[in-house]
Amino acid sequence: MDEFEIISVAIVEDDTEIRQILSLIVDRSPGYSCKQSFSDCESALDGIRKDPPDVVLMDIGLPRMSGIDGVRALKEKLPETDFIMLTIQDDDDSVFNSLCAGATGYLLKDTPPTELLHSIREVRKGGSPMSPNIARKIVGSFRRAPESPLTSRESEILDKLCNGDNYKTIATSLFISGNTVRAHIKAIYRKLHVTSRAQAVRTAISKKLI
Amino acid sequence: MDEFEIISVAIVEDDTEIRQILSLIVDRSPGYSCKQSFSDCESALDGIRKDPPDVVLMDIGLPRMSGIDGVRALKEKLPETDFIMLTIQDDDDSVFNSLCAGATGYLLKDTPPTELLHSIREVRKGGSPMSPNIARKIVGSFRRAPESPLTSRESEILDKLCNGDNYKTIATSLFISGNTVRAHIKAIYRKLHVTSRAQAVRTAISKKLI
DNA sequence: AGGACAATTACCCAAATGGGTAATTTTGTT
DNA sequence: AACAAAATTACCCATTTGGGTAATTGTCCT
Repeated sequence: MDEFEIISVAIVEDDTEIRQILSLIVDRSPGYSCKQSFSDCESALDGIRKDPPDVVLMDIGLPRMSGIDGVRALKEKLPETDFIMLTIQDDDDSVFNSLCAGATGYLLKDTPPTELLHSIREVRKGGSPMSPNIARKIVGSFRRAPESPLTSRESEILDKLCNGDNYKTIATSLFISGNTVRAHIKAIYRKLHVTSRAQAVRTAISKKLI
Repeated sequence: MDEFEIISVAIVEDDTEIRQILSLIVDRSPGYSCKQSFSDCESALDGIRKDPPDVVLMDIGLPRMSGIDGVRALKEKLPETDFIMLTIQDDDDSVFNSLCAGATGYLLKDTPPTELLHSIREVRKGGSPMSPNIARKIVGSFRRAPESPLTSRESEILDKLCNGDNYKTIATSLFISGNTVRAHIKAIYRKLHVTSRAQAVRTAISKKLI
């Protein structure tokens, strides 16, 4: 993807006015082309494969199939295409599910046209354009939970639990008895509302306790 | 943090020349101030608390304590300060460990001065400035592994395993016998090189198999 | 000094798990 | 049709796990 190649863009957006405006902005800008736009994922799935675009701008709140499921389905067929979510949704679920579904960028609809065009260029150059607070949200997801319901000893044991250590191994490595380990693990289960190691590991990871 | 407030910046960078150039770039730019710069984390830890800066530009490859450990230590003391890694390291470990340690931005050293200043402003406005390929790396980390050593049935069972389901529950929900579930789980353990549910869950999540 | 919380240890017992082995059926591909 | 891979089922047995209950010791803060 060199610097001056024309980038073909497709748009999936149910609001007719917004769709037309976006289409115009992109198509009228030098270096960009927008020949396809769709009002829902179903027609996009149908029409987009004839002439795969370089980049798809995808809304989330669409009738029937959501933009997130749309990305999942389209990315399957067009792995070379970059998908940028362009939406008003800024909740965690929308953001993380979009990325898991295969979106490479995530912009909010208040993104000014210049930024939007720059983002389309950037995603083709190997970047991942994101609105600032979206980027912050994503980066923040790598932090450990600031407050844990567990005591420090319990956290220590949870950590070993996640490594797959059994009672004896944990007991030996902490120089305490197996019974004590069990007592701590019971406390951990109670606090995390789980009843097995597998659930404890899953919860520990998803709640960023370790 | 309003638009026109002067942002105070501190720099931790062992290369004297780079440190001085960075310091000059920041300090000479309107709206920015750089009154503190350090050649290692130890002196930064010592000197930075007197006058906590808004933003710290942190190198990674430093003598003794690495910039990553430096961020962890400093962020503890100065939770309001934003840390931007400014480094040549672009490997996965450096990136993800930095974010886990508390960095909010991650820039490569080839970032032009204008971009750098813009990034400092952006991090204060609630964003997370990242070099394009770093952003892509981070976003990519949310995708599921494209290829799994497991068969589709095994993946299905691994998924339920991660939910904490036991043999019977899995068997019932898949309309197969508990013995079959066990057979699949044995195959999963063999392929993932684990010997327990806890390890299987951890591996499944870390390798993005689910 | 007292109270709250954390850490430690112990025991009983039912249920679940993990390893080994073996065989049949289904499915997919050449 | 033939072969390979996957899915299915079964049984034996030792080990581990999870739930319940109870008690002692240490530490921190009021």
